[in-house]
Amino acid sequence: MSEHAALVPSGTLEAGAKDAASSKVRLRLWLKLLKATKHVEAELRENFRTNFDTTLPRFDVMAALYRVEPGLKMSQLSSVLRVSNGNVTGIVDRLVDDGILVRVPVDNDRRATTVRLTKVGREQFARMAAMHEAWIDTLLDGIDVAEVQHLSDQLEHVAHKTTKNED
Amino acid sequence: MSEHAALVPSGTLEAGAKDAASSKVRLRLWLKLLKATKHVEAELRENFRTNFDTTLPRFDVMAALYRVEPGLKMSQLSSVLRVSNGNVTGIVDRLVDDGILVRVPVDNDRRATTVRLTKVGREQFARMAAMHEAWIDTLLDGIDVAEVQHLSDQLEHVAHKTTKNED
DNA sequence: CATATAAATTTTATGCTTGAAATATCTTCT
DNA sequence: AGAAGATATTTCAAGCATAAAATTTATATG
Repeated sequence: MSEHAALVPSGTLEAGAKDAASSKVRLRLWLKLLKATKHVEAELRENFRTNFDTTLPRFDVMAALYRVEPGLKMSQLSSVLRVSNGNVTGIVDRLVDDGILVRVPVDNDRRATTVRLTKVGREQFARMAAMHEAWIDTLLDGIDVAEVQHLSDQLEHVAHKTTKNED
Repeated sequence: MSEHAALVPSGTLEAGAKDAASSKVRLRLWLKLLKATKHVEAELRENFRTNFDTTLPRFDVMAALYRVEPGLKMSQLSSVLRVSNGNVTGIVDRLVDDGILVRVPVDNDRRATTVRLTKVGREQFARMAAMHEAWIDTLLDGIDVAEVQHLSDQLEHVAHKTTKNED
């Protein structure tokens, strides 16, 4: 969804946080991060729908396969995209129906299948990728490129934090 | 999904971008932003599931209603959360079944319904909100609070950009 | 008043997503 | 070889999300 907005006035309900104030600040930051991301995603989704009659998940699958010409096994795809196996199955099914992807049996292992872009799929992706890049460029226009590296590092760190164990 | 990863080597497929290099940089930033956000969301989802047997969308609805004691109309809820009407209908249905929410008819307008948290709902939300804040605090630990304001401003700006018209 | 237009909500069809169970195949170990 | 375990994938049930159509009630206009 889009909010997760639990910005509750700090009453007696602390949950062992180190510092109530900074925790509120971080929460607010998270809500903004989320809002910005969802906004961009919504724009992209809409653009993909109206311009190419496709979806972000389909684009993601195609992007992953575009980079690896000979294709990927279903399990690799699911791990690269960080989504469940069953999820990939469904999206790939539909892309195969549409002639964008082919399933190729793997030698010496009849359990596995390789998925690969067709010629049509590659061509379509190239067109979509160019537009995608342009859309992002517009949407992130306000952000100073010089500061991007710094911001990136912070996000990189966030992307590896866990609520269980510190890495 | 999680990637939208169309980081394609800049060949002949430019789409009218101002500067090919900075556009690539922005794209890379977007992918990191997305990755970080998805990661945090995944952690939260898992925590909500195992700790409270609930979901982020349900939490979002409860959060919106917690702030407005007398409740909100379905349309207001859908507009606050920025999700479709039909979507809200489904989530509210289930929360009502679980005794978290009540639907209250609106005087002088039999089309509309107000949705409000029950006592049980309010109590449950308070507990969840405290944990939620603590989880965020852990997950965003690496980010320097002093820089948060700056980052926030950039994101604020992003959240209002459109691919159609500059605002 | 009657009808048209607008507004609030639900319903429908389709697709994405997960976690868990089921299937099928491969590998290992005795 | 045969059983046990691991790996690859699909299937299933439930929920989330959208856009578009349908339904119901309200309001405005002739």
